[in-house]
Amino acid sequence: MTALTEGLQDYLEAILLCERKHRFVRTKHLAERLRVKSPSVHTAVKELTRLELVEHESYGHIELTPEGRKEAESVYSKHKVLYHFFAETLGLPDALAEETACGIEHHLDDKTIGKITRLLDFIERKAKEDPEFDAELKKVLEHD
Amino acid sequence: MTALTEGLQDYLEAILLCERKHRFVRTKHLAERLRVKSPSVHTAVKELTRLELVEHESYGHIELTPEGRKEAESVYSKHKVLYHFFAETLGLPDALAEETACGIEHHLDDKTIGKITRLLDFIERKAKEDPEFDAELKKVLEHD
DNA sequence: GCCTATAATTAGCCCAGGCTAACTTTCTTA
DNA sequence: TAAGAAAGTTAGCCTGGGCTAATTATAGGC
Repeated sequence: MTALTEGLQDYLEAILLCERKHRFVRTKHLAERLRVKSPSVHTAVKELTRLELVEHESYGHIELTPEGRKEAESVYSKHKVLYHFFAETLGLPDALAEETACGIEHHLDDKTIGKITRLLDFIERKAKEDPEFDAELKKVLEHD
Repeated sequence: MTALTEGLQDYLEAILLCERKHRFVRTKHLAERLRVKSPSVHTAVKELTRLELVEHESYGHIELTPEGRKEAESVYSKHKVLYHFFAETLGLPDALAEETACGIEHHLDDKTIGKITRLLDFIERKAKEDPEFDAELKKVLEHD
């Protein structure tokens, strides 16, 4: 359990995702994704560098260290489970599912995420096996 | 949608709960419940007073205004649903369920909470109606 | 190869929300 | 009823994490 603030976890996650999109991660990309200004990114990246979770040379690109990547992946894996829950299971609009997953991902530990994952798998299996279950579930969740 | 910070929402919720326990809410009670020091409570209560969500005369007790109560009850009702989910449905230890509910309650809007409520009701109904469903669900969630 | 646009950095500010230390008010009880 | 304990308040500080404005690097187009 690293003592990373929520904010720094968000930066790590954003770096991971930018990596997949842009190959070289830059301040600008993180600023856009996180909707902050570049000096805020700079401050955060400096702190992550101090913590040896990223490497960053001045005016250069930003890279995750192995530990930083591990941390980023842990956050992102939680995000994916939660997004799935809100978007697929509950049927929230995409943007709301994203936003909600972002807001809460830092507050759930690994075991809790594991349990949620298994619960969702179970529900999905049941829905696939049993059309009546599926229909009832949809009914229950259909209205706002 | 009031622009209350998470922190101020926590104070309102704490006032609501202290009310039920102590009759007169005091700075000291809020400080204990929220695990902060009394000057922090004082600052927050002053701000809530300015927002007309509580009434507080110097050295006196703290009361919710009608709007403050509405807000507090909204937060607390989310808390209850989430606590139920984590403690009852997932079977997390009490303290963890509490802490997790507290951490995320500010990030879920009313509709989402409504959907979660209906999902949990559905699962519980199924478990009651169908012993095999119940057994499978327990099995799925039994290990950490 | 220089000049400008874009990106990154630095300096310095603000706000929320903690804290301690010191002081004031209120309550209790001898 | 006066004194000490307990509670509340005030002053002033710190940290995280935003921001703007100003400066410095870099990279492309002429």
